[in-house]
Amino acid sequence: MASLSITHIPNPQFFHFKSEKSRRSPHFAPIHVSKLHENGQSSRIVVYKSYLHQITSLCKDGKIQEAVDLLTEMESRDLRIGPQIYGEILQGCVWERAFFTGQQIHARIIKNGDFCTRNEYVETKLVVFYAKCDARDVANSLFRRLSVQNVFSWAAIIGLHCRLGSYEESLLGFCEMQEIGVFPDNFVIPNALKACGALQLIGFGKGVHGYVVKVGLDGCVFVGSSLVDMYGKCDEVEDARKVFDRMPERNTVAWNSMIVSYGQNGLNKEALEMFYDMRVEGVELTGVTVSSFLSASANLSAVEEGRQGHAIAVLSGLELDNNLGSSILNFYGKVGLVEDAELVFRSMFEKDVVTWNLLISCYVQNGEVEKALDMCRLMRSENMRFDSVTLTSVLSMCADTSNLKLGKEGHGYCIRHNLESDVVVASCIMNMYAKCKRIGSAIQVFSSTTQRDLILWNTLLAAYADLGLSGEALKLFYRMQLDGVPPNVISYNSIILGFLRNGQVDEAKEMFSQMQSLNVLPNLVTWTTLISGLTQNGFGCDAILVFQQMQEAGIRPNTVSATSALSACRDLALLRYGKTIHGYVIRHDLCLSIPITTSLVDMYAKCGSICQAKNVFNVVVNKELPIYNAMISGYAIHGQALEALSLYKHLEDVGIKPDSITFSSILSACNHAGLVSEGLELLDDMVSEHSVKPTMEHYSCVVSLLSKSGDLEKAYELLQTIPYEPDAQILGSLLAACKERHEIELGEYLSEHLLKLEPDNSGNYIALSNVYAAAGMWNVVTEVRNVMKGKGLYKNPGCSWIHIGEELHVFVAGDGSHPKTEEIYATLALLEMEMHLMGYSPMIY
DNA sequence: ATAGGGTTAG
Repeated sequence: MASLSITHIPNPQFFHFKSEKSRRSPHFAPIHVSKLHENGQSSRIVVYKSYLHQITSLCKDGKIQEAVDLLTEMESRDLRIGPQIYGEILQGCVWERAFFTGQQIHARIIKNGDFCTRNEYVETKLVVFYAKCDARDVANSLFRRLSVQNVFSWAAIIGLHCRLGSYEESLLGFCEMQEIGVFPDNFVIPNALKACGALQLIGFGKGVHGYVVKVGLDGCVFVGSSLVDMYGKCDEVEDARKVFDRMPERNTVAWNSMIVSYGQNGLNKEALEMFYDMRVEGVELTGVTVSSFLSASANLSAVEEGRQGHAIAVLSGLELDNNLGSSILNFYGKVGLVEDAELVFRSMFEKDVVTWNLLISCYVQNGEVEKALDMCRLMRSENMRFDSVTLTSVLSMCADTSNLKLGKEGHGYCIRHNLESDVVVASCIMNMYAKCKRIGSAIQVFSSTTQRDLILWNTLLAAYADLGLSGEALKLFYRMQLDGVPPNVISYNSIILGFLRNGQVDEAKEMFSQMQSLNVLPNLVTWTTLISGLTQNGFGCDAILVFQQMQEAGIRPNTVSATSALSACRDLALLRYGKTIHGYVIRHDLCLSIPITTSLVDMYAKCGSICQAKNVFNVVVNKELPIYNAMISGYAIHGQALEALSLYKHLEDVGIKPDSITFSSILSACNHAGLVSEGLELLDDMVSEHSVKPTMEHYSCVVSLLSKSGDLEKAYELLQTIPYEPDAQILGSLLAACKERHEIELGEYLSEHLLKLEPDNSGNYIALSNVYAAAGMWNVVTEVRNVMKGKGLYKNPGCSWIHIGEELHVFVAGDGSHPKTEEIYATLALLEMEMHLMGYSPMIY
């Protein structure tokens, strides 16, 4: 006769793992049957056995009601019903999760009572039944009143706690059973390990592992798989792998656990390799396998692999259930294949919140704002409720698009549905307000949170940093540490960014070295923040040095860092080094990136190599406005006004609207080429055709153009119509013309105006030097620069490089001739020497 | 015993 084991796995393969005790379970000895036999009631035995047989097979087929009917029949025939019958039916109820029927059986047991209620087998079965039906209270109270708490009932109770997420309780039970002398078997161990994994109790887990080896359970696949899973959940993938490699036999679950461990620890590549090994070894794939494979593919943006995963799922005839379907959907969403994602979504027959959220976040991530909103509406119309994940998607969409109105609605929904207590949601709300320039509301939300994790602090930190509120950021940075939350790289990155946005270069550098001394390793973003911040503050030399240090530290430049480095080269006219970066960019296939090609064009143009700029420009296929702007400004600088104008006209042909920057370049080109009527026409176009509001700079160009053409009257007329207070530059250009034309009266009037402007403004000095430069009075220009230096307005070398470039520019253009690259280089070389004398380190040049 | 969705920094 086969074992009537309570836990229903009568697989002979594992029998040797069962303890002696369980093999002597009371249900194993049908005492009453032999008693009947002794009484000579053999016919009753036959009848009883036939009932038992029928009931057993009915229960196995899941026909509980028919089994219960037979039980009723037995009662009516006055047959004495033994524990075995009740046990079988209860087991059937467990398989079918027939809670109501099971309760009725329980009632009959109590009624028939006497020798069954105090029977260990039946009692245990009842505990198992209630436990499997997740009826915690009943299961617990029955368990506590058991005459004997055996390994089966302990397994049931521990499993129940695990299923309901009470992992601490389950481990307490695991300890308690050992204290009272019941030894955990291969059915209890997996649950204990699961609890260890969930609670990340690696020490406890290792203890259980030790016990497993000691009692020789380490050959069991169930135990082995659970160990793999536990180590994986505790972030000890290497140990997980060791256990996996030493398993005497591995089934699909063991392989799946290993793949999942890799995935959960970010080792997505290893997860993919594991999947391929699995196929080579011919291990059966399940939905779990493919699901984990797809998740790893999604994380790696591995389009081909993920597609294969989808194909394998279909070809293997795996049921496209909610989990597997969602994994496929997630994959297509992550890699941006929106249509495929839609297709999968439509083909799924069972959908839950997760499924809907996946499609919504797919739309959000791919910028399909309207579709995302439509989905939300559809979700509501199908009576689905938004959960915290839906809201995070919607709120991050609001942040991306600065949609404050929708964001507020989302916030309202969170309040009404008690979702704002979720830290993730709270972070999203704060981020949304910050991106919509409502820092006050973000702070309010932050203050109202009770539970604060690292990301929540970092969100507010990032908001302060973005605004350059370095003081506030620093205060928060200390506050979080007082609160016992140690900052991570991202926190440091925000602090550094805050300083750089506020022009505090030294403080940023200091923080950069501080983080390293505290063993917080700078990452790609840290380096990039620093490089681009240094460039933007005019510290191009430092930026390039940091760019090189980054590579020495073994970090490969990406689009953003390369773009910033190119900007630094542009500012410093470092053509050679710019070319080096160009080479790097080509070797690493970064050349297809729009920002990079734009920066390359910009760099070449501003470094005097207009031909190279043109070469890069011509190769780019999908051109957008910034690259046109870079090219137009390049032509402008090189005095090729007609080329600039024709490119400007070309914009109209390709249907791209010019912006304020376009007009700055083109107007300055006209200005330098003396194209008066074109300049005036452009100023008119700007307002009437493209509704771009002219800035001071734009007016300045036209005023200068008119001044230089000698039409001082018209220039002065235009000056009076400008809706801004005239600045030093515009006054300067008129002044220059006055000087040239000997219009002393107007010149003196304008000079007075100029003197009234803030005296210590470096811009004024530059303008002043431009006035003299335009008049060709270079000795006076140098004098002005010396005054600036004396006042400390000449803080960094990058600044002076740009200024000298501007001076030259005006000088050359004022001459009416095209700027000569050699001249620029000659001046720069002089300047470099000057810098060297001032103590700045020489550059790669 | 194993599987699916979300938040912060350039």
